[in-house]
Amino acid sequence: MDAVFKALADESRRSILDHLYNQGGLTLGDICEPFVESMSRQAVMKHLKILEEAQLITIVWSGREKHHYLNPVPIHAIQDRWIRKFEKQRMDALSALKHALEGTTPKTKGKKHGSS
Amino acid sequence: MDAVFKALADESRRSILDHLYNQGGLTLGDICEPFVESMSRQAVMKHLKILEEAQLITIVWSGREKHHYLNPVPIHAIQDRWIRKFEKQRMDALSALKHALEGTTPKTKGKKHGSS
DNA sequence: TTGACATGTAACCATTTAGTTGCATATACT
DNA sequence: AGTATATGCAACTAAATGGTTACATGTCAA
Repeated sequence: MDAVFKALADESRRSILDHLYNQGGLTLGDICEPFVESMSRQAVMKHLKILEEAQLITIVWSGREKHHYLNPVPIHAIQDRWIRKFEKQRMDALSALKHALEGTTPKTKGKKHGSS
Repeated sequence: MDAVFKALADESRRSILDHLYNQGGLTLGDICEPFVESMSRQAVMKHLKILEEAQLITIVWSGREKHHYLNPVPIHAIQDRWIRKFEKQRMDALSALKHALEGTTPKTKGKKHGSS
């Protein structure tokens, strides 16, 4: 989980994921193309390694060519196990903040959500 | 957007957000409590500054006390502008990968999604 | 078999990050 | 007024990060 958040923290890596979203099965060389002017092949490799370790991409070898596929599962997991929670209470949180800004209640009292 | 991803990349910061989710309006001191064994107050302050700059939290001053509120809007934005996209094509991507693993098609042909 | 091509590994470097300690300032309480 | 409390700021440090260059390996094709 932490590995996924860390992997997504970098704009270049998010951009790589975008490219693999647009077209699956790209080789390392293919992935490098859009970054030729901005980054070396080795730099891209490092990013791919991080994405792979976070299981955000899957590698399929075919001879000397390494094909990369987006694996949407970890993104789904984050959506499901992390974002959903905040999403669910979105209105709650916003209204609590509103009250605070109005000086009505400095703290949200008696409304602990509990971690179970 | 990048600031939000960067802010969420750190476990301590995600933990702080969790605490603010459970109870809004916590002061700096309150937020420090769970971390008293692991981190100094100044370290927590730095995390809060990063969270604030990413607009993930909102500050409300009351005298000398600084109250913190979760702002779920940026998380919602990420869900909406970033994760949704991958979520939508989840099955597509997975089946493309499956085909690749079976050696059926090395690349996803004629299926570019286009960025518009 | 030889050369070109696709990828890998290693050593190094600059910057950022996450933390520290020490000191300063502002507000509340008695 | 004087003291305790709540927060802020600055300087410093160690480790992680994102990048580089140089060299190595493995596979395809003439």
